[in-house]
Amino acid sequence: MRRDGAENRERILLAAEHVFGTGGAAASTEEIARQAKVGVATVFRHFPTKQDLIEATAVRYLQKLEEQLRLLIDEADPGRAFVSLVQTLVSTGATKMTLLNLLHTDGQGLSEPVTAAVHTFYDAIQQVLERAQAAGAARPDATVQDVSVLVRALAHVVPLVADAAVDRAVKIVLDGLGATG
Amino acid sequence: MRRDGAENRERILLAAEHVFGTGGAAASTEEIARQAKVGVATVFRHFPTKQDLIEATAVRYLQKLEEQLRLLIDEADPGRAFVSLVQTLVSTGATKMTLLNLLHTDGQGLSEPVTAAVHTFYDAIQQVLERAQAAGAARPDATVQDVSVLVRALAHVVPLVADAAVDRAVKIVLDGLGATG
Amino acid sequence: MRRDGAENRERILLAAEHVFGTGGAAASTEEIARQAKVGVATVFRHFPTKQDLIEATAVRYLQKLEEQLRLLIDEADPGRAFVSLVQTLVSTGATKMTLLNLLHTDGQGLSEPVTAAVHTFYDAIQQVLERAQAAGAARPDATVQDVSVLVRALAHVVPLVADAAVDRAVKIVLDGLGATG
Amino acid sequence: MRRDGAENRERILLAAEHVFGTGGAAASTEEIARQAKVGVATVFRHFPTKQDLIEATAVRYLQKLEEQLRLLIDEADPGRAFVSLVQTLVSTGATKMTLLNLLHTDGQGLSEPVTAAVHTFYDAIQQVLERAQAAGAARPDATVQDVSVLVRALAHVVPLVADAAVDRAVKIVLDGLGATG
DNA sequence: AATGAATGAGCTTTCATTCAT
DNA sequence: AATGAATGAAAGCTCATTCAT
Repeated sequence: MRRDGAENRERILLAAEHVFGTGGAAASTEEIARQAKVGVATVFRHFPTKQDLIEATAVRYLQKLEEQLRLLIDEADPGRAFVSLVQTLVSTGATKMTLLNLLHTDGQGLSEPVTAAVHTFYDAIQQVLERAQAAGAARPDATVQDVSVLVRALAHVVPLVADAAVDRAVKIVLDGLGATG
Repeated sequence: MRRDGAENRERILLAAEHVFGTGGAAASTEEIARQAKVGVATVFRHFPTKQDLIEATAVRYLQKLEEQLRLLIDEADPGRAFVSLVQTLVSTGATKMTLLNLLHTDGQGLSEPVTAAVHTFYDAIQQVLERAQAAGAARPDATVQDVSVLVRALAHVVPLVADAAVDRAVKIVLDGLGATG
Repeated sequence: MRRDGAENRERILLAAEHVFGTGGAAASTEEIARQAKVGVATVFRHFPTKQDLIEATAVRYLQKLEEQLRLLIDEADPGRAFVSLVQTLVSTGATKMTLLNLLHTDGQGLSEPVTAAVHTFYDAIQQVLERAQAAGAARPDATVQDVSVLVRALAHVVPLVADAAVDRAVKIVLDGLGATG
Repeated sequence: MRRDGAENRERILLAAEHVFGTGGAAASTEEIARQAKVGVATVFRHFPTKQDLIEATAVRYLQKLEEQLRLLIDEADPGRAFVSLVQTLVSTGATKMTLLNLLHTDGQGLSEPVTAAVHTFYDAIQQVLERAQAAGAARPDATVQDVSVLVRALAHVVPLVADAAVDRAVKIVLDGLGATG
């Protein structure tokens, strides 16, 4: 029965990622259960609270993003890598960034696993950033936090305005970051 | 009983601005009524739909912002004015910018008064921006939309991170915008 | 100021008759006030309770019906008069009969003026009926109550089925009543 | 947990039949839930809309009536069967016929199951009627619709007047229908 | 005497969460 | 371990009725 449990957990997280992305905060647990083809109670067995589900989904999402980032670390052109990082984070973060918002709904109280995931995530960013800075392809005084804040800001705005407008905004921010990729 | 009505309407809008800012979309009409020291029904008498209340609050908020912006148009240093504009919009927009999101919840369907308010608001931005561009204190190809998008993006992030981090992000964006104030 | 009062009372009753007829029980006092071009409070000054308004409207309606009935008493052909009575009551009672239902909402508790109006109303029916019976144009053992019950029954059904179907039903009932008009 | 669900559904429908019968359109879902000893939400799980509940109750009621009617089809005396049909429909239809009215509240839009139930119901009436007509125990030109309309009319009036008065009215209608049972 | 605003109770409906099977 | 049913709390909204002007 261990396999069933794991499979269900997986399906739930997948459904949650999709539903939270699409519907935002309005998403109901029952809708997630339906998409995961599971009973509601099963969702609550795996994630006792909705907040728990949100956090788990967020963690999973951060981990997937981080994987993509790791690929950039080995790219030949450090400047290009940095530009890609920002663009990737903004575009993929788009719909899913709602998740991070939900986390802040209660004010704070992020659980340890989440902070850990955020930490690891930031670490990946740092490596790309530092390589770019070493190559003169990014403003020397830029910090990981700067990148993170700017990316989150831009991501928030993606669902609200036209793609072209987002692209222009990203370009301006990249200029501000001294990115030459 | 005209006075009572006006006073209540005022108190409701004030409460709404506060509650929508703080709690975001999750804000309940009942909470607003409570803070305005009014029965729920009174809120619904003044604003038949929750959407109506949201729109009215947003309009009021935009108008207040616009007033502040008009002051900047007459400032001596155009570059300084532009920098102030961005800083003001981000900081004041901070908690309240949730309102603008709510407006986009439906995708569109904004009522005429709201679009009018947005229009006037954009117009004020344009004047400050153009004056700065003429003085070489802002990137020549920057548009009102660019400014608007960036400001909204930053505003979204204000409640989520420390003030110092926001200041740094704003600075980087201003650099990207070629602002020399 | 006496005239204003009387005029308003009149307009309110008129509006009430229309609204109760059209919308049935779902009718709101505010809607009635609106149609009467009066404030809600004015309605409540004249009729302290909604039930009071309903009763007053019903009384007025009964009186108007009774007037029409009185005309039939003097008609030449007693049989024809009786048939007309039934037809008139069913068709005019149609939309307005909702009122009589509303009266029974509480189960009982009809106020004295209402019972009085009903009494007078029944009296008019009785005269037409007796004249028809004397002329052999109505079943001898039929009572006022029989007519009243049957008419109310048919009136209830008017808004629910096609006119032709009602006509057929009325005819059958008239046959049952031995009406030869 | 299938049994609990079925039991509850049953209790809800029973309560609904009672409450809708008694209180008419004014009946609240909450009252029904209370009488069924169930939470309101449970009612809405079984019947997503109030209209759904009304329709389900009506269907159930029609089915029960129809069953009784089927028994009459096999009765020895066709005339007696027809008389019984009318009497049964009027007396049992009494309080519950409010339901059919509620269905017409929206004008129409009856869902398919309801129209199906009505159809079957009418079919049962037709069989009894035709057998009576063949035996010369019912007016030859009477149609199912005539019977239906008259019965509905009488049923409406049952809760409003004394039983004896209803009996007299039924007798007159039966005479009109040429029923000799 | 008349009004429009205010109100509290109530209605339908949804949701996160818990039980019984 | 998994499920569907049950639930209480709350949300948006309406209505008969009462006040302040």
